[in-house]
Amino acid sequence: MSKCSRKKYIKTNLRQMTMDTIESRQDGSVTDSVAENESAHMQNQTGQNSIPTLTQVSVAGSGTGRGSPAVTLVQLPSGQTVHVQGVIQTPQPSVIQSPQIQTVQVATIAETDESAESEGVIDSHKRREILSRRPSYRKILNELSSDVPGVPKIEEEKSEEEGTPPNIATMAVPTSIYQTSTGQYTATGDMPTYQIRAPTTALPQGVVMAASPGSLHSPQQLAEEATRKRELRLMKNREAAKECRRRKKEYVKCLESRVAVLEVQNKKLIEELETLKDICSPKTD
DNA sequence: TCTCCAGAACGTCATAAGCC
DNA sequence: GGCTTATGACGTTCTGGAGA
Repeated sequence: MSKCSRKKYIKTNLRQMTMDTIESRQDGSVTDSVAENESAHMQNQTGQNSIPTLTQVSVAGSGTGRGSPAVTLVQLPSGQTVHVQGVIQTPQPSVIQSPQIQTVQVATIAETDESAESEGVIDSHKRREILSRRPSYRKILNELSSDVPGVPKIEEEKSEEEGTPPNIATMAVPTSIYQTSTGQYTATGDMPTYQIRAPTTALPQGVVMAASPGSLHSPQQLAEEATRKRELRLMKNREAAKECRRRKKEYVKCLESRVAVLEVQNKKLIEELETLKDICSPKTD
């Protein structure tokens, strides 16, 4: 198998697997295995130690705001009250946050009557249609950044009159944790902004703006005009492809940083759980 | 030094999406 | 509806590392 065909093979399989997963989850036939595993895992962990039921749990009002951990008052069986600062935050938007996919309604299994069935058919058709749409990295990242502080916005291309030097755009970098080339995660609290080259709007030498159609006389001129148009189109697409790849890379970096943050958060939650277990388990000595 | 290989980067085409 | 832009797919080229 050649290099290119191997790549194609991998890509195709990956895509197929992704679509299969999405579809199987949408028709309700397959349960959310990740959630199941997680809950089973939690049940295993909590079940083994058989934590006694807490008599009372109240949540302090000040901590319920978005993104700020709540302070939980845990009343122990002995009557003692313990303040526990939770690391559980309000639900954050999914890392992979395609706005189109978000609107997908999961069909319920209980739909049995005819109208519901036809609706289901329409729904599945709509779902397929929605899924076939392409995400925009700029949109996704911008939406993500509007919900999550620290996630950079992909800036719209600015015109030269807007202060920045021509062909240079200032770009903020994800300020959270992110993976270095050595595989390590580093906390990048105040990463410097870096500058990237924005697509040049100047035409390359030899590309002349098209003349008005009325001024064209001979077939030769028409052919030249067509060639010029094609070259212009190719040049624009070349730049667009570069920009698109840059955005995609940035998007992937952003996802990686989100993963790192969530891993840390997960670790904290596990530690918190262990702490609560220790507090709540009956003392043996 | 040469060769091989994997991955990154690129250019082009097709087409979905968005705008007017 | 036509035009422009964004992006997936594909093939090609470039680049850096590893082994002979």
